[in-house]
Amino acid sequence: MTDRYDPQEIETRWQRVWEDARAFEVPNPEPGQPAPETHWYQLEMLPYPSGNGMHMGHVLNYTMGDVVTHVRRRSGWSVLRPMGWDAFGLPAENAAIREGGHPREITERNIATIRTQMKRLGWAIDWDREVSSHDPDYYRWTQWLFLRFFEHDLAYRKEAPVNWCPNDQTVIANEYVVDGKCERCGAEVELRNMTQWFFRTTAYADELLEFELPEGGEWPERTKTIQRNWIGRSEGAEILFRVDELDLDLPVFTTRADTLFGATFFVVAPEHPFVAAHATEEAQVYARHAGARKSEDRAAETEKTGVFTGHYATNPVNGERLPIWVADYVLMDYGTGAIMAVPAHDERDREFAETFDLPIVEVVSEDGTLVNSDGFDGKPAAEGARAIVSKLEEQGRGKATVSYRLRDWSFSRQRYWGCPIPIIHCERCGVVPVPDDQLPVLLPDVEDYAPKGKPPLASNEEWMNVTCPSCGGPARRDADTMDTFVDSSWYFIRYVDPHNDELPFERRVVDYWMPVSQYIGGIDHATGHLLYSRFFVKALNDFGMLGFREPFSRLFHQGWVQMGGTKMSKTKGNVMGPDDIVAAYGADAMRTYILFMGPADQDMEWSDSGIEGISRFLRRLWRVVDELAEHPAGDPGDGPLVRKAHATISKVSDDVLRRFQFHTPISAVMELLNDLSAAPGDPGARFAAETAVSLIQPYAPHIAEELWQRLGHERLWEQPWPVADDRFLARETFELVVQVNGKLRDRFEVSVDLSEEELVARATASPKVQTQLDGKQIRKTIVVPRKLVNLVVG
RNA sequence: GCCGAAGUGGCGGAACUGGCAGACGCGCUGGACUCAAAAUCCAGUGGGCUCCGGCCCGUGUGGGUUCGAUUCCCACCUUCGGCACCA
Repeated sequence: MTDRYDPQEIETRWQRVWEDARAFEVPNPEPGQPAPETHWYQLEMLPYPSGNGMHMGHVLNYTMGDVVTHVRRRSGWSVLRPMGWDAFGLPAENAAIREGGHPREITERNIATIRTQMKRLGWAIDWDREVSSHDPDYYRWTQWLFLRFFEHDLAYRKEAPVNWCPNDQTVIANEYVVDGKCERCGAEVELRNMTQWFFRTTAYADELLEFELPEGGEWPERTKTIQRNWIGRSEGAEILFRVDELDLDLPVFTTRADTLFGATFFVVAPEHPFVAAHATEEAQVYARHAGARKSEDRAAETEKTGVFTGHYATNPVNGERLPIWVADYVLMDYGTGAIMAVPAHDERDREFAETFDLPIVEVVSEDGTLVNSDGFDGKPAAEGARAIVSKLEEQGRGKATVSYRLRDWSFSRQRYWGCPIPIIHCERCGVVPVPDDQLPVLLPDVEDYAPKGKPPLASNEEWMNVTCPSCGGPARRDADTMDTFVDSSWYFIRYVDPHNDELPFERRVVDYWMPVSQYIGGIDHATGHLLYSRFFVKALNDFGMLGFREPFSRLFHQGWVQMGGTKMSKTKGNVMGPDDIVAAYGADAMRTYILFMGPADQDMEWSDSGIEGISRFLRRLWRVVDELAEHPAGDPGDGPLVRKAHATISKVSDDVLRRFQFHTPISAVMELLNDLSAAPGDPGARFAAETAVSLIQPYAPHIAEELWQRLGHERLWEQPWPVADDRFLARETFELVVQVNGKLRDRFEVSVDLSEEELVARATASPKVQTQLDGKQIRKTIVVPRKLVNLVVG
């Protein structure tokens, strides 16, 4: 009689064993220690400590990382696998406003809850490296890094139109405005002119387009495309149009310099400074009205609108005076906010010209060559564009240039629960950085977290008033805090050297572990976190602080786990969370099922009956192995069970390590178990059982460890990963597939030693094939060695 | 509108390099065990036809390449994602 499988008991027991053994901690290299080739930095996006605890998406994400960690570790790699908390941010602050308490208390309570949940799932995490962005030991270095960006002019302050979320009462970055709405709360975003802090991400626009991945690195093509679209590089020219009567130049950006002779009017955006300075009253009224409208509405507008400004710009190629209009189809935040309008060759300009009855002059003919372009007629368009630009360049009226869609990252926030900006504003000295030795600038307490037209920190007078580090005079602190994406743009570097109190990290240690070998996280961060982190690493590389230019060598995006959108939640009342599943089926079933559900990069629908199936599989594994454990080990031989076991080793290893596919290995182990339970008396049964236990360990480490012990062994978590033996993979026979005209007609076992002629002879001799041949002539035979024979008859 | 990804049983999905479509699991059907149920075990399970030997059809639709196509090419349909008055 065997023991019953009790997941709760064995799981908590083995979790204690691993914790006591510090099983998953990994040391940093000593100075001078040569770097072994087999080290691996396994990283999944760090969680935000929400009050709802972990959701299924976290479970999927971290279990995937866990499987890779176990397989790599047991394959002899030194694996760094840390965890931490993206602890600053609005939800905790809003909860504090709503329910009282300090955001810190709320956050730390949530962290404690989630840490417990994580430990209950038995993930192989080096908890000694845990970091949290709200910890002064962490944000001290966020501030320190900010100061380096500031010194290199990559962080700067300017007044600019920024996205203001009226609900969250703060500025948000372009990257987190979705369809004109705040990504977090869904409120309509307003444009406001404000003085804000920016990171000069645009300085790295071209480098961010290049994915300078190390050997073996790989990013999904999809993600690279999303980032490239976001950066939106387009090559063209900047051309100066003269406004003679005002003695000023208006620059335009165009990708179609070849159509310059077709420009018949000129348009500036409503927000363009030219309007307020020089336009007629009527034009100004229009501009104020149009500029106030949401960009979405502006885009949805079918009819073109605009007003003549009363001035003319001179086309530098032919001296023509073009009327300057103001119209809201021209956008201030792309190019120069002004365009030359070529209605013959631009759909929008044509609509505008038709609406306001402006001339249309064709300058590129059907065959793609220039016409009506004095001195350039007959040239192909691309060549014509180059020629026109170089002529203008000689005259100092134009130059080839590049325009980007990417904007600098505005990262100052008018809220409380974030990293304080280590800057002091002095009336005499201006913007003065807090000296490094005065870091961290601690986040002070305030009476009220709710923003009331000014950032909460500004209300703490005691904190705000300081002496200027430069002149010693009275000065004020910067009351904004940093976007939490600043915290998460470098957390993965801090993990490698988390206890360093001299520097954010030591280059030697960072260069040993990094870049991250495998990063796993949602694709929703494609243009945000993933872009910011690349910007940070490129800049830090230019500062000489680390020796690589990309943070993440390999990237993988997990799919979304949908929790019964329809029937389940209605009939059952509430949806099961990870805790419920662990309580009902155990962590091993939870972990195995979340990966068994389907390809990890696709969205999947949670199914309660699905986890029943996995639970059944684990119970069956338990029963079969536990019964076998009582029988002594003997010579396994080389029978079908042993060969199947080796084939399974090969399949599981290849799927996890090469294909990064996590659901098919479970199927493979199920097949092995099916074969095993069909032949319990087979001499290879014990070997098959040990193999199944060893291979399932990355997925279901607790039951595997327990069964491994019952099989008479120890410490499975550090046992070498099994290696398939070619001798057992090699076959003496194979199943020959016989086709007639490409259709399957017969199959039977034959020796691998047969020649092609012999294979054809066997195939032709088959009675089933004979029926099909029916006296017809064989016109052609195709033989695929070790696979099939196809007889073509006619 | 432009760019990209994906469409396979009742369901999740497998088939990796052009070579047996539907592995594995869920669900369902029948049976065993049981007073009964749960659990477990056994058998079956793409559709149609069948003289029970088999035969035909079948991977979104239509074409093509090939001895052979879920896989490659072209067109279309649908779904999802990114960008979008970006000059």
